[in-house]
Amino acid sequence: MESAIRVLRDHGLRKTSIRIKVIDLLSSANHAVSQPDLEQQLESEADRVTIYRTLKSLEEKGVVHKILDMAGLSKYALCKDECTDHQHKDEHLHFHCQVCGNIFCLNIPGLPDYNLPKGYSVKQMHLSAEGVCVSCSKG
Amino acid sequence: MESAIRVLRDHGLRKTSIRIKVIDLLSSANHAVSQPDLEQQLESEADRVTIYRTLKSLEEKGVVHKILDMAGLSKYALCKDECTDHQHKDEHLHFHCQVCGNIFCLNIPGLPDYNLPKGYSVKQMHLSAEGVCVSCSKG
DNA sequence: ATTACAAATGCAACTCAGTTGCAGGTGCAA
DNA sequence: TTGCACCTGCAACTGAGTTGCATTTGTAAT
Repeated sequence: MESAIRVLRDHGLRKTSIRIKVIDLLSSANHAVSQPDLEQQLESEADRVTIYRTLKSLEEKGVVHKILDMAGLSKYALCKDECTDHQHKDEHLHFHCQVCGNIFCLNIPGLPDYNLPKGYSVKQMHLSAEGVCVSCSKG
Repeated sequence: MESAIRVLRDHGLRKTSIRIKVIDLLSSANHAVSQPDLEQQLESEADRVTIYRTLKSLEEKGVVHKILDMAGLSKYALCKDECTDHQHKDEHLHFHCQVCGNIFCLNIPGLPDYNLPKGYSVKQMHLSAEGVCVSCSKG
């Protein structure tokens, strides 16, 4: 699991133990993770404020992207390699599970064009889905 | 502006002065409105907690629907007539203006079907857009 | 290696959205 | 007009996220 170190170097971020731990936790989860999640998993290994600032740095450098869950809580997931600073290029859909509350990033083909009323200039489109995820369907 | 009273009656909600004021404010705004917005506009006409509970009741009875802005703040907009309790039927897109922060509900044709990985059962799809709204384009 | 400085961390205190419990007030149906 | 469920106001709380400041640490240049 040296990849966290490479990710930091490639994005111009200093190598610190907390950042490595956060990236490792994000990459081992198959769903988006919140600050409270990380705070609990890191126990006393990191201050709560540091975790907030770590996530902010990672987001600013394009390592992770932020997703709001249905309650408005911020969750974070690793970006695909193509993402650079503040430009999240990969097109994917966020699936919100109504049972476990987890958010999953799923690949989708490009979004179709919609005709919006004149005057609205669109910078980015977002598609999301609500339902029941794989694990919760089996339960 | 008797319509607020009719809306309340039609949805089985008791007619109270605060509910009428909230519905009137929502219908006169062309964008989604938050509790803090309403609290400010209602000044001392209603307790802050009452506004929260009013919005909750209106949402439960299908009078309004909740939209999270890009910061995770809850905003509310009136539903089309077809909406009933907890079943918001109308298909529309939420346009988030990056300049003024307002959210606008825009009509769109039905969403296409996307093939999600097996096991994910979709209950609802959401499409949203980020960009610059009509008023802010002119500025 | 050593140094030096910017950047990262920890701690305390804070802001603000949203919630809960409870006592008193109000809408509405009988 | 009475009764009761529902609504409102107040106070106190929770929890996510932020800010300021002193201290520590990563890293590039010596």
